[in-house]
Amino acid sequence: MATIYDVARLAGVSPKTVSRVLNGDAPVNDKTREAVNAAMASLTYVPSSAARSMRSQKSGLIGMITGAISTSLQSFEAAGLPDIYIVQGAQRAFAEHGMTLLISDTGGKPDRIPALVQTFLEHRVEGLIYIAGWHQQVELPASVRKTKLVLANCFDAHGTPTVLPDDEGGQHDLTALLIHKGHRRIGFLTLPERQTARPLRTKGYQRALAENGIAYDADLVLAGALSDEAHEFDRLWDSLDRLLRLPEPPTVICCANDKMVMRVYTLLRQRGLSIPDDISIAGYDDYKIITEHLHPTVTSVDLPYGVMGMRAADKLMRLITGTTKPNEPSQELVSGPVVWRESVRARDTVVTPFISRRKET
Amino acid sequence: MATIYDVARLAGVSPKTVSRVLNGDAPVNDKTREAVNAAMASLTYVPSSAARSMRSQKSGLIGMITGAISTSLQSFEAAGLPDIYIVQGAQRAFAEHGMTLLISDTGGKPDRIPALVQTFLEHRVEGLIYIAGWHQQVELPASVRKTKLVLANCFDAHGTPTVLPDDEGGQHDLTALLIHKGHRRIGFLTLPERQTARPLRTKGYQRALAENGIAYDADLVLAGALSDEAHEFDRLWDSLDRLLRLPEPPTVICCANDKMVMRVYTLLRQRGLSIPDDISIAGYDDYKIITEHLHPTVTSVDLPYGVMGMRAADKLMRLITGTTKPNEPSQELVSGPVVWRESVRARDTVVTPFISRRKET
DNA sequence: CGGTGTCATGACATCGGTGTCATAAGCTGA
DNA sequence: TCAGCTTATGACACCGATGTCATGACACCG
Repeated sequence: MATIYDVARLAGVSPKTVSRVLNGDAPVNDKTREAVNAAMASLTYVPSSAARSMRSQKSGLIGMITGAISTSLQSFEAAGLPDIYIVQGAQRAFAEHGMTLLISDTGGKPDRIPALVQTFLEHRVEGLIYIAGWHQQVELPASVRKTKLVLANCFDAHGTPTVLPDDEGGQHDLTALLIHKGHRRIGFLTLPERQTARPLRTKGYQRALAENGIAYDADLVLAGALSDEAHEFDRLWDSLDRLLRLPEPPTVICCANDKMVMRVYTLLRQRGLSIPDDISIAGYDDYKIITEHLHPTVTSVDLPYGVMGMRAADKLMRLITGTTKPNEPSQELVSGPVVWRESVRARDTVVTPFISRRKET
Repeated sequence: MATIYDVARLAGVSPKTVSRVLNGDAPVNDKTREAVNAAMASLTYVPSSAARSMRSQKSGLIGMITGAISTSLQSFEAAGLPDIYIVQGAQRAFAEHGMTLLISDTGGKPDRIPALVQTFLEHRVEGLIYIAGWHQQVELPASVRKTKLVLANCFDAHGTPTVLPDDEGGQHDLTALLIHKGHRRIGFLTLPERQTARPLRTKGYQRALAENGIAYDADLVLAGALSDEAHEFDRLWDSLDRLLRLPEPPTVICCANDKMVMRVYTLLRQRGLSIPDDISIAGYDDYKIITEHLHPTVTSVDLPYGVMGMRAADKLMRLITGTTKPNEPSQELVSGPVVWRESVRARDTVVTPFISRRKET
């Protein structure tokens, strides 16, 4: 591979002059420049970023680690795909800053992380971004503190800068919209127990109810998915059954994710119920392959993973360039819109006797 | 950041001795080694791969480019996700070889590729892998020929080493299995016109028929998906309708992908047909979020993207290490099993009059 | 006891760029 | 006309590792 010396010799100038042509950081005579460019072209010269970054102490590299950190309790489909969109978003943002991405996947084995971090440090990455497959708390090895770090879709106990999905806000907005469309009895099938998002979503649900003067009814909130991946939806039938047998059954059921919606559609259909005529259904994540192609199409909360990646990337770039705003919060929330589709029917706002009775109690 | 000189000074040895401790390439006295290790620990020394690779002329880096090259004619859902699995498979394989991955996404803009390649060349990648979102022909800029190249999920006009899905074999195996289970009239809803996989799949379908002495009936093969992303399934209803109105309608319909299966389920249900009792359905890709969660679960052909990635990575490593087998084909096919689920019913092998008549002609 | 081999270590050059400083030529204005 | 400035270029050192070669201290052998 040709070096700057080869180019210099061929062009009859010094290596430094070639360097100047390359970087345009000092005036070079037009004739000389042409000669140098010609020499570079004829040698198909490609500068070595190793040499360059050694001298400049800047690698132009960003490290990115993806994959589960804590014990995987979600299937790849549910947990692994979102982070892809985050990766893509981050990738694009970094590309705009002229940074190149080093990427590694833990393959679900958190014990690999120190080695990955070590490799990144050897490459003198200017920053590191850790992307989790789902909203969770993580604990990274101490060695990451040798570089700048931003988390995405997760957080740690040290207040590391992070970008998180606004689970509370999303569920709140969805619930509020359902109420606005005339629903008063809103069933809620939750995420697995240990998921960070679960209490947040519930909080958003409750806040929307409270803001609209609707009492929280614990009977309407039941387990949708279980932690045990192999038996994720084993409880779904029972929960649905209990919701539907309530004295005042819900007019709409919020599912904690779109995959659950697929199952719920099937179960309701088996009970002879029609969506949305007999009962409305809403999902979460706006996993388009489901929400757009299932029939009826699914109302869902868009969880903008791509945006999360971009925001995390920008945050990291601000850390690197030292342009972090003084009052910048270490934790940023990203929320997406509720996407209204066929699975939810607006109800006429006539309040049924049942519901008014509830309200009076 | 501490250097090998700092470590040497602190340990009271020469830099070269530190280097020997690091690489274990020459005997070092135990006491000295301890002193060096202690010094490295107290300085949290991390070797610089820039310096190392400059000296050794080996970067330990592999470049990876993902994203559409030709005009995108598929939605992100259909086209963009598979390559993720390929990326993951490749990542794991490279990790085993101790290579670090540089990754870039074209973001659907093929004109970015030369710049990405340039960046990779500057980093002196030891090889480059290009991953396409769907089986297609590509044309990469000439500059990639400055490094070793392997394609995945695509091929070019120059016989570049590549790993491809065995579309013909997959559709053949599925069709053969359907025949084995008693089906004789097999409908086939195809991929969009311009897709490389389309004629291959059709060939596999035809070969399976021929092997089993069943005449090919062009009436059974109709357009499933259209090239125009926004109107992808606009023809689906019509095609289904034509299949079902045939004098001898199919007993099973093969859909070109699992997304199409979702739509077909809905359309058949609207016609009052029950799957698999009235008609059987099979998909392709084994996109598990669909095939495992749709009801009934979907028989599909597993397209092992992860394996493709691993194979492509291994192929590239063989090119790099020069251990390519003499008779190694430049093009490798990867196939996956047919995954049998509820959407296809085995038919009793009693041959209906219609079918025997067909066979006799 | 001296020659030979092994062990342990260090001096020095080198990889391919770029920062610093020096130098020479050409131009301007007092 | 010459100081003072800009333009254009080169010499040289340096970034942080490692390959090559040299050297000194022992141990072993005849």
